[in-house]
Parts: sequence; structure tokens; C-alpha cells
Amino acid sequence: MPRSRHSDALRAAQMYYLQDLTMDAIARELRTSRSTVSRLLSSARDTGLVQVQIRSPLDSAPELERMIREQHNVDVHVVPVLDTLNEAETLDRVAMQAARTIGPLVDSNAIIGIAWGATISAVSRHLTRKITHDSIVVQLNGAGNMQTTGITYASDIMRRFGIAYGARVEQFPVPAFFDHASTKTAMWKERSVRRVLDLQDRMSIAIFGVGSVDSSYPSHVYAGGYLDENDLKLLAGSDVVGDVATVFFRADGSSDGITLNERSTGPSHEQLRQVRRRICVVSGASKIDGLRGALAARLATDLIVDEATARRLVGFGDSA
Amino acid sequence: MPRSRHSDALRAAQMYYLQDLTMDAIARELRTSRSTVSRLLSSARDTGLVQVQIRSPLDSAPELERMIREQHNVDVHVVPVLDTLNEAETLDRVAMQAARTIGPLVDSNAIIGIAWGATISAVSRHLTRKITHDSIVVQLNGAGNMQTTGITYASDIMRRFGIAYGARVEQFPVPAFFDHASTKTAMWKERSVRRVLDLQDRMSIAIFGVGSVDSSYPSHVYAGGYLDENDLKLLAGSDVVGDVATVFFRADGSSDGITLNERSTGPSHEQLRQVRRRICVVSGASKIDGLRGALAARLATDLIVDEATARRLVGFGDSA
DNA sequence: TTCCGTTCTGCACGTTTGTGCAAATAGCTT
DNA sequence: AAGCTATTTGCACAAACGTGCAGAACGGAA
Repeated sequence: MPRSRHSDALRAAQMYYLQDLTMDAIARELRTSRSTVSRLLSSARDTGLVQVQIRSPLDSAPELERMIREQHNVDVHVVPVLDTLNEAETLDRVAMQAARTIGPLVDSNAIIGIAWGATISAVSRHLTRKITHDSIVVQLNGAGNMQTTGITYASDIMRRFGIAYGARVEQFPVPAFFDHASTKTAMWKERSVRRVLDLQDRMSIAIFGVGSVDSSYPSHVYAGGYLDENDLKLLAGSDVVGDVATVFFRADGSSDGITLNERSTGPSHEQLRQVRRRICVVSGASKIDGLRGALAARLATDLIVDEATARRLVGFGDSA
Repeated sequence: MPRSRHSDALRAAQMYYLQDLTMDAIARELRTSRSTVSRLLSSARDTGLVQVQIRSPLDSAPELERMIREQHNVDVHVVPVLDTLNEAETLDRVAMQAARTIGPLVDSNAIIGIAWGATISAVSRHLTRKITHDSIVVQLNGAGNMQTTGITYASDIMRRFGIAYGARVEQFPVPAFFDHASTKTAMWKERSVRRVLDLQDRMSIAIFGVGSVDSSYPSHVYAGGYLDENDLKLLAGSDVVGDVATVFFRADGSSDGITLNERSTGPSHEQLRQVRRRICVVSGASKIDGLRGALAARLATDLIVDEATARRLVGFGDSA
């Protein structure tokens, strides 16, 4: 970047955030206008030059967070939102806070696995930039369905992550579900596919939402033409409560004997649990059953969740 | 710490910094006035709940920083200041930025060694709080002189560090220099003194300025009645250019044969070099000779310095 | 309970900051 | 060099913010 532009942004940021000067004073030192300084600072913020972090000392964390942390053994971030907000607004705010919470966790040489979905799509729209080296963003599960190849939707998400972290993007150009398990077996031996699977094996961070069967704001998976009537009947008959990356589970976290999973392209739960950092983003109380299942399956090490859902999770529906 | 006050500050901080809401919107959600939110946020900032960090990606660091980093093998933070500012203003801004730069380096269980002096005193006035557990702040060198015990001056500095990091404070109630080296030898065997020396041995962070002999803004050491005429003559006759924690060195970093050091209560350079993180704060171009010596002696791992002095250090006195 | 000292709150005002817009500048192409 | 487009700049205005002050709420002590 224009050498002087970037270094001015750095100087301005230091003076503003570290020395408490006003933009006016900075403008004079930099011999430019105050508005330019305002813009320099905002560019410093969203190129990740300035990093704002909120560190709630664990021992003074609110009751709610402590309870979830202990009951489910996850690092939890409760996003404060009025429970009167509608689902879309809540999602937006959860997504924004999630994006900023994820930022500091991403490092150079990371391999970041991303599951597509409404929640993660929202997150991808709020990422702040952070320059890393040799990071890779890898898609966790196929996005094709009967109508489309799903490329644009999923790849937009992937691309945004790639841009934000300066990372290479590896798409996964397969359908979400194969029609026949045998096709999957065959494809999984193809070298082009293996390359992606190998990356998934080595990923250091996974980021995903959860699908919930009874969600009133239904996940793409259940509504978007990924499954046919037969599949849906199958699901209904097997106590499935939700999915992570199109791999289904029951309320107790188990997933053995769910035949649909054999045709799914997402990573098995066992494989997912190998990942050091597994970040689950959940917004909306209707996902509560799916979330419970995912936690029971120990799929997440970190949970970012709106306050109302967090309350439901520990049992009390209203005030603190 | 009224439970609700602190947790409101946390919520407000999350909404403001992580969700980009305005204070007005936050006030409505919290059912309070906007001004209260403003105050909540500022308390969140200076209790360390909100941490602002500036991370200049090393490879895009300005020329100046890179040169110093390579020439002297230190992690350097150049504080941007107009070179037209007077010494006092420069000191203030360097001190503020130093305080905020040090913050993130302090962790729980740290043993922090502090040298008193005009520079560190200024730093101590700008520390932002950060809650740690079981940290200890230990004084590196005595502050007594012929007129006073030096207790109040040095202990104010120490106390401020202690408060900022919630750390226990260990003073060092000895003079800056003994009149007789033999007294030092004797005292160094006393258990009350040993306790402090043992802490110094185990310190994980040391924070100090440098004294420079020719400083036009003379260090306390050279002006404050710590040394008598004889001592000063001794110094003049031995090529001394400066000191760190009242231990002197020459331009090449050597300190052998400087007899005054045998009576000084500060840690030997050898001992200081054992410390993992050694942060040197320097403000004012008149300290350049002292700084050069300190760097030659490899006393610092981190250097925080004003821009004008940094320029002099690498040789070009003016513009970039 | 009343009293008094302390802390907290909201208001009002002045200051600081974000941003649409038009002019200026920089970067390319011909 | 001229011409064209894409950025960048400063201005002016509106929005957002910090803070002194006076009154309210709180927390003991008598």
C-alpha cells in the first residue's frame, strides 16, 4: 500500500489511541485536515492495525457465562441483546461480535475450516481485516444441491474470510449430500478431493453454526432443496435434533446409525473434535435444541451465543 | 465493585466496541442515560476491561524501527512526537505510550522490577489498570540519599505500579549508594535485604529509564545529592556515559573497574541481562549517549523511545 | 429514624467526531 | 500533452461524545 498512507495511519493510531490526542491535534502534526485523520483512523481500525479487545477477567464473568462454561466445558461469549429484538437484528449483532471475537484467534499459518450457513454468512459480512501469512481458509462441506452447484453462495462466504485474513481459499466443489454413499466413497479417493480433505485434517480452527430441526427460521439445509422428501422422513424417524456442517446428531450428541451422514460431505464429529479450536456461533432461541445436541457431542471449544438463547440453555427463560 | 456496575460496564463495552452501537442506543438498552454510558465506558477503559492494541505488522514497520531493531537487536516502539515539542511534553507523551505498551506485557504471576527516576515516574502516572493475580512489584535500587530516605518519591512510583496491576509491592529501603562498599557486603547478607534480592533474581520483567551524564535535563542521580564531589570526580575520570538503575557504564557498554558500582544498590548488568523482558523507556535527545551505552551493554530487550531520539540513534537527525 | 458525607445520575452545554459533496489530485491511456 | 477515470482532500453540517454541576440516591453513625 502507498507507503506514506499506511505509515500515517499508524502514526495517527498511536497518537489517538496511545497518547489520547484529539484528531485535531493529530491533523496539525501530520499537516493535514482533521477529516483525513478521521478517515486514517477508521482505515487503521478496519485493516486490523488497531485491535480492540474485551477481556473479562474470568473470575468476574457474569453468572450466566460461568454456568455455561462449567456445565458444558466451553469458552463462552454471551452477546448482550435485548430479547425484544427480532431474529434478523439479533443475528446481525451476534455476527458482528462473533467476527470481532474470532479475529484475535486467527494467526499466521492457521488452517481455518468454514461451514457455510445463514449464521456464518452473517459473520463473514462483519469480519475485520487482520494480516496473516500463509493462512488457508478451507470449506468444510459441499454446498451443491439439486438446483444449483451452490458455488456462489458458499464461495462468497469463503472469499470474505480469505480477504479478511489474507488467506488462500480452498473451495470444496461437491454437493452437500451425495445421492449414493458409494459415490462419496469413490470421490473421497480422488486426488482433487483428497487435497481438500487433507487440509481439513490439518485445520487448526473450525468455525460453524448449528442447524436445528425445529428452527422457525429454518436452516438452509432443511429448506433449500438439499434433501428430498424421503430424506426428511428418514430424519424425522431418527430423533435427529440438528446438524453441524450437514452432519446430523441426536439430543444426546450421538450420531451413530444416522444413515444420512454416510452421504453427507461434512467432517465427521470425530474428525471435528480433533481440531484444537472449534468455534460455534448461534443466534436465535429456536436453535436451542440443535445447540444442546452440539454441546452434548462436544463439537465446540468456543461458543458465541446471544443472551436470550444463553439463558434458555441454563434453564431460566427471563431476567438475570 | 457493585456487581451490577461492573457487569453493566462489560455489557456496554461489548455493545460499543464489538457491535458498533452508539452510546445512545446502549443507554436505551440499559435503561439509563447516555452520560452514564459514557462514564461506564471510560471506566471500562481504565480498569483494563477494554484493551486497545496497535499491532504494526513487523514487515510493514517503518524504516526507522526496522533499522534500530536490526542494529541493536531490540524490540523497538518509536513514539511519534513533533521535534518542536519541549522536553516535558515529549516526556509526557512517551510516558503515556510506554504505559499502554507495557500493559499487555504484564501477566499474572509476574515479578516486575522497577527502577525509579524521572522517566519511570512519568510512566507510572499513566498506567492503565489490568487485573493480575499474584504479581509482585519490586524496587530495583535504593533511593535514599544524604538528605532524605527517598522513600516517598520512589514509593509513590512503586505504589502506582502496584495499584495498576493489583500487585504486592516490595520496597527496597536502602540508600542509592552506600558510603562504603563493605557496608553493602554486610547488608547484602541480612535476611530482610536478601528477601528483596531474591525477588530481583526471579523477576520476569524489568522496567527502567537511562541516566545520561551530559543530559541537559539532568537525572536525579547526578543532581539530587546522591553523589558527593569526590564521586562525581571519579565518574568524570572514567569515561562513564550513563547508568541504568544507578549502575554505570561506558560508551561501549562495559562497566568493569567502575568503582562506584561496588557501592551502588542496583542490580549488576549481568544480573539484569538474565531477565526475560527488559523494557527501557527513553525520552529526550540529550539521553542519546546513555542510551547508546545501554544498548551496547545489551541491557534492554524492548525499547520505547521518542522519534527524535530514535532518529539520532540511527544517525540522521532530521526528516524521514 | 434522622442526619450527614459520599457516590451516582441526568441535564445542558461545548467539544469532538463522522460523512456527503464538490473540488483537487493522482494515475493511466491515447 | 491532453483527456479521462478513480482516489483523495477539505469544507460544512449533523451526529455523537465528554464533563461540570446540581440534585437524587445511597450508606453508615448516632
